[in-house]
Amino acid sequence: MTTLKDIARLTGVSVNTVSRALRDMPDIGDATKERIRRVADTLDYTPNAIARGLVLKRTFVIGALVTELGNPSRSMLIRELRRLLGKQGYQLLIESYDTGDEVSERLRTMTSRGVDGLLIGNIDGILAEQEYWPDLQSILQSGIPVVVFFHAITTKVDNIVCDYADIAAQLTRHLIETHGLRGIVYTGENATCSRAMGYRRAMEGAGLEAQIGFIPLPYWSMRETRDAMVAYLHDHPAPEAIVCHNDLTAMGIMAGLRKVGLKVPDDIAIVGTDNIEMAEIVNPTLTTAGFDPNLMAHKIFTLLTDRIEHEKSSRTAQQVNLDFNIFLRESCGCSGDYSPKPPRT
Amino acid sequence: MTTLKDIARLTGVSVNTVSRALRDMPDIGDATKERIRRVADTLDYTPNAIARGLVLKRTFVIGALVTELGNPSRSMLIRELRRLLGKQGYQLLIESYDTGDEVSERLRTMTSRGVDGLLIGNIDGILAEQEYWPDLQSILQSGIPVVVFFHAITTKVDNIVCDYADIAAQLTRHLIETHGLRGIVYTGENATCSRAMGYRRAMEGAGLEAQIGFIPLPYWSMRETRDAMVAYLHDHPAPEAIVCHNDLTAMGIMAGLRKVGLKVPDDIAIVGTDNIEMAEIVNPTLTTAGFDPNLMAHKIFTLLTDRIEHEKSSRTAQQVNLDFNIFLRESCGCSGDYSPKPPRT
DNA sequence: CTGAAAGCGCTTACAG
DNA sequence: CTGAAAGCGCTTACAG
Repeated sequence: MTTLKDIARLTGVSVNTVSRALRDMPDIGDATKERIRRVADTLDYTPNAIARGLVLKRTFVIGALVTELGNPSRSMLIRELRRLLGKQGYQLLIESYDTGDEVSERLRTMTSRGVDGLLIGNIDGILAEQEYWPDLQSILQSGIPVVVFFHAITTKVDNIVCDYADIAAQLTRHLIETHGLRGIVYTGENATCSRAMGYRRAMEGAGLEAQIGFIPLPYWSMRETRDAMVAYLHDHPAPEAIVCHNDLTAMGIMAGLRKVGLKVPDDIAIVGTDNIEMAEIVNPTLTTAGFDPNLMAHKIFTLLTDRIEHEKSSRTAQQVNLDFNIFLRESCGCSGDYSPKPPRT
Repeated sequence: MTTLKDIARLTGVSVNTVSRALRDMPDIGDATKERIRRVADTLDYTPNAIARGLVLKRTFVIGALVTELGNPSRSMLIRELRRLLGKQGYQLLIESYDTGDEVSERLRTMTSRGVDGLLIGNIDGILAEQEYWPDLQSILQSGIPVVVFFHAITTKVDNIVCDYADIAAQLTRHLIETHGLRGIVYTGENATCSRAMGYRRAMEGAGLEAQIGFIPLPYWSMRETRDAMVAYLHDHPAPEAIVCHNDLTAMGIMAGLRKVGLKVPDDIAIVGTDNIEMAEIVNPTLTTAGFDPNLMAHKIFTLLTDRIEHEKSSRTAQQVNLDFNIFLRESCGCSGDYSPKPPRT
């Protein structure tokens, strides 16, 4: 690896001059610049980002802590975020965590690497507040810009919110009001998550009894979800409809129903959440709701870069709301027509 | 952010001593160590990884350049890789690229960050040889360990190979021999990729005519694939079977067929490649072939860490072959029984 | 327009 | 057992 020193020696000037020349500062003579650049090119010089980071206290690396990288709704978001950040010269240091991983250590190593900003994804609320609150607090104190998407536990941090309770409530009401269903249950490991709350609200609002978490959980793969569904139906009657925690869950459930010969939506209606691309592709197509991942990425990006570039000090946190759309498809009993595209910015 | 200097001042010893004490070196007195540790704890000290990286020339960051992070076969691999590397104290710096992105610059910034190793994924052969060959060469020259998965273009780099041609050939032969099909076509943008070659070999071996790339491409989303299929069938007859480039393509194709009222497998047989989890979940379940992503991740991990820890200098590249399994499911006309699990190590 | 010096936060010989 | 010095590769005042 060639360094500024090498170039300085070969070109007969000081390291200082080489550094300024290569960064095209105005106080270096054009002839000198040209000479230095030529040598740098032939030596295939690339500035050492580590050394630069040490003095600049700026690494152009953004750390991201996300859940379930295997879920398309996550990976599509990450992909777009990487694209946006990349255009601004940032790279993405990704830490994904699943339940049981020690979040604390992850956050520490990221900050010790001098990331310019931190993205914390807590979409499914897997991160319990107690678990990461002290870490988050010390990160904020050290002045590193942080954006949390969903479930922000402090008003001191920029965050993006999406009304998941309303999503679940609207989908549930759709099943009740449009399709006349009553025996509607909810799957999800976490009875206190906002989706479960929204479902409950809709059920109780219609004078119906809510039933949350009717299948033994947690299951993290569609295969396990499918098998759990099959096992459940072995000695239980099928409900009229299932509001599923997310689209992947819904697809596992549908696979299970198919194994035991139940038809969706004729025998049982299914709705998911997220609107992953696959929802439009599966048979039957899946009724679901979600935000546009690209819009989401854009909002996260803007929030973070704003904070990095301007208002690093002012700690008045912003909260940005993210709209969602409902996509009515076949699995609830609606038509399978092409659905509206999600909104763009 | 507290530094060694802060601790040194507060504890009345030199920076040197603090550094050695916190790393628990044997030549520091136990009492001093204890005193230093206590102060470090109260100040919530975390070593600055940038500074350490500069002197150690070791960052414990692994760079990964991968295609199509949105494809589950990729994200599952990355997820497992991150897990394995994380256990050894490494973090993953991810760059995903899609067609048209400048790979060169990506590789440069990664190496300039002093990554301890580099993972280059070229599963679909998107990276044209000419495009990244010079970069790869200079990376190898600088001594950074590199592992390429698939399509290694030099014998000087460790790589993992999987016989994609054989996968396609076996699937095609299955359609011919077991299901008696003859009008079998192949979808894929790249007529020279190994999968297309394997398909061609099987077709010609059976005295049949190969037809590669029968739908206008490239399309990168299932939605686009579906729509392309629908458009194609508007003024073309349907083939008897389609060997699809990968599972996502296959699912898009199946969605298109369903839109025009064709039944899989009764009217047309479909096979994919990758064995993503969804293949077992969709309706009908998808016949496909693929390797175990966890095994793959493990092999990549071993190859890379071996190179980093022991034989950094010896440049005798290793090539590791990855076995695959065929998963016969409904979409080719086989039964929909539970498929065998992929192999584990 | 160019150079010498100091420093970012750490580690590693080398003295004592 | 502990400290002073040098250095990793860069940038930033400060002289000249």
